[in-house]
Amino acid sequence: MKIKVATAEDNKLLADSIREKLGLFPDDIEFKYRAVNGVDLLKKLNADSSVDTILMDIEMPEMDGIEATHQVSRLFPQIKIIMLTVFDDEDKIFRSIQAGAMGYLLKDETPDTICNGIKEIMEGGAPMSPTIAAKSLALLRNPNKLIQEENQEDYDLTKREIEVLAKLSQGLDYLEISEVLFISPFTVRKHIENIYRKLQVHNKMTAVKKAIQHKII
Amino acid sequence: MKIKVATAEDNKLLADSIREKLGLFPDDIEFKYRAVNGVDLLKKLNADSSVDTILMDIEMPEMDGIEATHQVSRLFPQIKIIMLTVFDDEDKIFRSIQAGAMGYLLKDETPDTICNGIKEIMEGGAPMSPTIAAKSLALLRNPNKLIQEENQEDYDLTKREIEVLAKLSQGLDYLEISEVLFISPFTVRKHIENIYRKLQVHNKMTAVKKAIQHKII
DNA sequence: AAGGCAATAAGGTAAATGCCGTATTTTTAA
DNA sequence: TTAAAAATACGGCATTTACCTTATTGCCTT
Repeated sequence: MKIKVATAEDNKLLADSIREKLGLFPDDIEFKYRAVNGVDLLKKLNADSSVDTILMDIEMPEMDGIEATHQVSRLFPQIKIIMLTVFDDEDKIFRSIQAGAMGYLLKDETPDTICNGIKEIMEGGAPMSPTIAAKSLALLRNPNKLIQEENQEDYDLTKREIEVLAKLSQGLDYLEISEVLFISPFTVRKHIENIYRKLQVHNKMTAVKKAIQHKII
Repeated sequence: MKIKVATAEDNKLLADSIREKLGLFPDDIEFKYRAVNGVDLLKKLNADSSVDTILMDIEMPEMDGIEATHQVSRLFPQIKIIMLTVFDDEDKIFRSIQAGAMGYLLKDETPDTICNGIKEIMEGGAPMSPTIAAKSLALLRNPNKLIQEENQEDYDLTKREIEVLAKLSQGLDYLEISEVLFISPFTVRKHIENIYRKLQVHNKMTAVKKAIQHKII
């Protein structure tokens, strides 16, 4: 039994490219149709819902891929959705998963990988590009920051400073942080000084507390 | 450059089997050593930490794989850990990820899959068996149940100790707390010592963090 | 009445921290 | 390709912290 696949992709060139890739596996995959946005997809599904899996772009006019995923998994829960996009930021990943996507592949994946992903999803798996998988786990590691996104009062902390802050919150002292981050303890002290200045605090406790309150860490 | 791999696995037969599988890829993988439990692993790592990735069993005597993962990622954060186990329940998956595991493979995976997983993890990916990936996403879909209702473990803090802890969390130092509570700074120190002992921590940061996590304050 | 515990108070000391500098290299952005 | 920002490294110094010890008082509970 061939797997029935549809795509939602506004860019014609990309849509053709995807279809071409799928065409390399005529024994496994049957291409059903291509929608140009979420609204179009829902229309087509209403006319013909005999689709096993959908390759879903994210940025599309009318209705984007995340909202479309939401609707499809509500109206056609048996259909598995794989996000197929260029975006790899944690926010889009998380919202896609929340919307009901069961897989998340980046657009530059090989035809082979995409075909395997389609097979995998039909067997109850969750195909993800490596970086996506890593970021999913990162999200799982900090479930807190998933709960709200009401943060970012922007204290202009640098990435490194946030790293240091995170280690601080784990109770590591300067020396331990320096060992973990492979930098000199003097540098750690300097980072912490800068953190204090930016957060307008004067000790570790309040720095970490403020960072937690503002969801910086 | 070959990837240096160690294993933590109490069962000798399984450990030999893993080693055998790794042996199929002599060009890619260098097997360093096998630990029989978490304690043994930490000992071996202290003697020789030149390991890129660890294949970690979960159920082991002395110290299990999750606790070992926790320790290793704290002490040797550059080492990537792949859980290699028969367990596929959400709880173990989640706790492993939380502990710092970057990959999660089931023991019946083919040698090829395991080798690819090792390569993938070294490239910043997150190798997961399909069912594990699916369950990870399921966890992401309901972050609520992750949030932990595992508090109230009753650390037997006295009322006064909790008061002190609250002031600590506001960033006050010993002297300031003593002024607020109308007691001697020596007494504050003593309270804090007792708090550390009861919470099993050794500095303000972790004491407050633990207190917050366990809803003591 | 006696033992147990919380709360209080005090002192010593080594280590860690917070705050003030300066200065070089690396990365990023314009 | 420059200029700015970030990250790195180092030193001095006063203060704070963490850990050790001892000791007194008062309040419960048996």
